[in-house]
Amino acid sequence: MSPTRTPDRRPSLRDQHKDRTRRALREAALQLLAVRGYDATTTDEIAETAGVSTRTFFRYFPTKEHALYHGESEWIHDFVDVYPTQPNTLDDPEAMRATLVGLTPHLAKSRQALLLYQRAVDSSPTLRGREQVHHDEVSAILAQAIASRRGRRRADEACLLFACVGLIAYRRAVDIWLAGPANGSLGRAITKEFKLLKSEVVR
Amino acid sequence: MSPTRTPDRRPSLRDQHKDRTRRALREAALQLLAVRGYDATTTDEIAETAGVSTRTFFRYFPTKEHALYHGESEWIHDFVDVYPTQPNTLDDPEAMRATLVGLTPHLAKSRQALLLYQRAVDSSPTLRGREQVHHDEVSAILAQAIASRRGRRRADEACLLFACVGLIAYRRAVDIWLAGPANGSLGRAITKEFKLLKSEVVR
DNA sequence: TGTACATCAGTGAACGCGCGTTCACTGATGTAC
DNA sequence: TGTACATCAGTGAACGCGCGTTCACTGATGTAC
Repeated sequence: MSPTRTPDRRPSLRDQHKDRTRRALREAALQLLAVRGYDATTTDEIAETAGVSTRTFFRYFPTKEHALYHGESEWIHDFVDVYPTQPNTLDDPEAMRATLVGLTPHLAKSRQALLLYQRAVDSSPTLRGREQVHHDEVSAILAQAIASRRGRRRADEACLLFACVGLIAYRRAVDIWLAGPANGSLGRAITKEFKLLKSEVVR
Repeated sequence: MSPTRTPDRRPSLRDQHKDRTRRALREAALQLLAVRGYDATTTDEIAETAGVSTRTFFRYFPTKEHALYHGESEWIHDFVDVYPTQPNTLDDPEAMRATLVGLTPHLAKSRQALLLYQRAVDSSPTLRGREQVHHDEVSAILAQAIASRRGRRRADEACLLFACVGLIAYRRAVDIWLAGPANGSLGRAITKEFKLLKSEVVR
């Protein structure tokens, strides 16, 4: 086998170079879009900041938006893996809270990148729209996981609503955490939101 | 006073014509954007369908999006007016449900237009993003109304969360109603979602 | 190890497209007297 | 009522802008022998 195609050997010079270029473009995009705003930043500027030509930008990403998206789907997979393993003694909101809190160490490491990503998204309705579409997809997957834990094969409206509401609470917690000091605890923010959720809806 | 500027007299020929043009553009936009999708429809096509030149389109609406927005803010004003008048015997979720159900006759009349609007929005991330921005503004206003009814001057995180969750339940109800038969009851859909909300979060 | 050839990352220039603007104009409606 | 002038809705043509594509090419890296 050639060294180029063997994954466990050190990657070829070409591949190293490609990785470097891709990372440079991603970092330039994240930085510029967060600071100047999505609509106020052109693909030319991103390419220039990354030290390549505009044409090269589109060799790596099909659209301007794609330079921002990176490994967001791990989170949901982790959730689906962990959620069913929560003990039966927990009710659904409690199981959800516990699962989400369990996943925080993973996120806490990339707080800075998340903050930039968030700023970029907030600067543009288009990106918020994409985020919303993504949000709906995630809701559907969560609802499926919730249904499974309840021993049902398919998610009904109850599961969907609960998934939606839980996700809202979670995202609020993330927003609050990101808005706070750098050493704040995401886990505590999540727990607080879920407590509020219970006290608000019951009353 | 000239007849042109007196509001209680019949509007001038010019103003009538303007109204007709504006309406024609709005209807063409709603129809085309809903059926073909936002990104697949050009402003040229909208103008052509309305029987005017492209240039004229932009005399009436600053952007393509604006041709879709029309009188969406009445709803929230009505809510803010009605919510504080709900009897004290109702808890917050119950008061919200009652207020929302009370506002349904207003909405039910424009079911067809809402359906088209919804389809247009669903076809485009950009529009979904705008919708999301609008959603956040509405949440803040609702939270303020909720805070007032609780006798607090400013909305705290609890009010904000509750406003958010209530709005989600409401929008789900509207979606379900729009997806159902033309003679379905929006009020019943809302009541059902609020019941689900309680049973899901409490368990 | 050396040479000849193949692959592929990167590039420059030109282009298509749709949104939205600018400019100079026409013709219908409204106003002053 | 009639006339002269003012206003304003609508238009055509040309343009700027940024995203994303197409084409023809260069030069570095990788491969075969």
